[in-house]
Amino acid sequence: MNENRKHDSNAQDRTDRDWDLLYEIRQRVIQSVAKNMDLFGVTPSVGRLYGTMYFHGQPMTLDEMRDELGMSKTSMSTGVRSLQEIHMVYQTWKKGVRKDLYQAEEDWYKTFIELFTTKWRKAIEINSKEVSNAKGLLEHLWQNTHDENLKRIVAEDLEKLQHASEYYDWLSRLVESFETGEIFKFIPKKSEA
Amino acid sequence: MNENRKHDSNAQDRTDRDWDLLYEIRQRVIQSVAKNMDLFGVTPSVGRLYGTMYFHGQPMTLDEMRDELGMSKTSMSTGVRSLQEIHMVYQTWKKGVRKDLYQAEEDWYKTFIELFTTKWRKAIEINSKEVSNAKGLLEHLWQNTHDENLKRIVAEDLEKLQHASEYYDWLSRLVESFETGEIFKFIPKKSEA
DNA sequence: TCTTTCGTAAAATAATTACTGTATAAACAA
DNA sequence: TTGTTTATACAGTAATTATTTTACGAAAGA
Repeated sequence: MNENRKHDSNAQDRTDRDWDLLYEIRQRVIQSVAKNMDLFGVTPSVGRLYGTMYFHGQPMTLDEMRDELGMSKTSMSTGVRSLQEIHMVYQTWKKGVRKDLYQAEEDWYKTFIELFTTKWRKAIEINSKEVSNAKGLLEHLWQNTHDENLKRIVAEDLEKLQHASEYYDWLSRLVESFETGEIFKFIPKKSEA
Repeated sequence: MNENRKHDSNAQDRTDRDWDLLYEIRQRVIQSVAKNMDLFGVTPSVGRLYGTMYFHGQPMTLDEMRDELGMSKTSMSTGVRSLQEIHMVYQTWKKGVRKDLYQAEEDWYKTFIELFTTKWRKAIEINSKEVSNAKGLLEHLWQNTHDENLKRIVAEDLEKLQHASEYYDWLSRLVESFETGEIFKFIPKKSEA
């Protein structure tokens, strides 16, 4: 082995170690982010999938994901689909590429708001409906029953439901401020430091 | 059977039906609320437990809960404990009562804020730490590597992490506005209708 | 046309989480 | 003290959810 090749080889080794280090650092961030993604109702594996795509930066195929994560292609398929459903990943096209290409949404404000609003909107809608329905029924019951004890309890319940309605109204306005972006007037993206 | 008793009996039947109706109405609301409580990371059974306690209105014992929900006492014990941990239920005492008494937190604004802030605070803390740690390591790598390709990639990653930091900062200020109650200046509890 | 490649459906397995029954320690009562 | 009652730890079971393997239809290429 001559001096030149020895030198080259050492340089290459160093560079290899540098690349390894990069992936190691990424991995730690991905793991951390993925672990906390259950707040979005996303499972850690799917979270890791998102993180991998996020750092990959460019469109990825299902096969690449499988190689990167060492999981089955089917898992990648379902994982990507669930990420698409919550708009954290979108499909892209590239001329001449046959495989499906997917890319991670990079705007985290957007994903946060998207997730928060859709999840809570649904809950608010369902619950408010149920609450106002119950209110109607209880009012009717209150007017028609002859049992004074029951009447008192029903009145209490009605008060509880009234509180619930007001709470859902507040929550709805909160969600709206996210949907419209009004929230950024109150909490601006850049902190004035 | 004389006329009087017949009359009484009919009145009693009507009253019984009224009470049944009350419980039925409650049940529907409880079910709806419980189902949507997974947004708080609460399982439907535990959600039903909360709902039951909420409508019960006064302190409940584990045995009463078991009777009400038809589940094991152990489940009630662990369920109540988990609700206590997220401050949706608190323990009370009553002179002369030996059993533990628990009561549902009635202020839903409070529980929403409590849940939202503790969950996100933790995630923000963990992730920001990891991100700023990664930033340091990547900066060092950027300065020390000789591979120009790698250097470019590292710079890209650093930019991503910078975005992440800013996002977490925003989220942190959002959470803070909930913690301090400032949010109510922006979204008041009562809507001006 | 036939063959290959791709994505995903469906069934099977693995892993996780929820729930129950039994056992036990602590608190109380007699 | 001894005997009850209460809450919960622990171990086992049931139910749910995540993941993989196999299989197949659709699209693309030869």
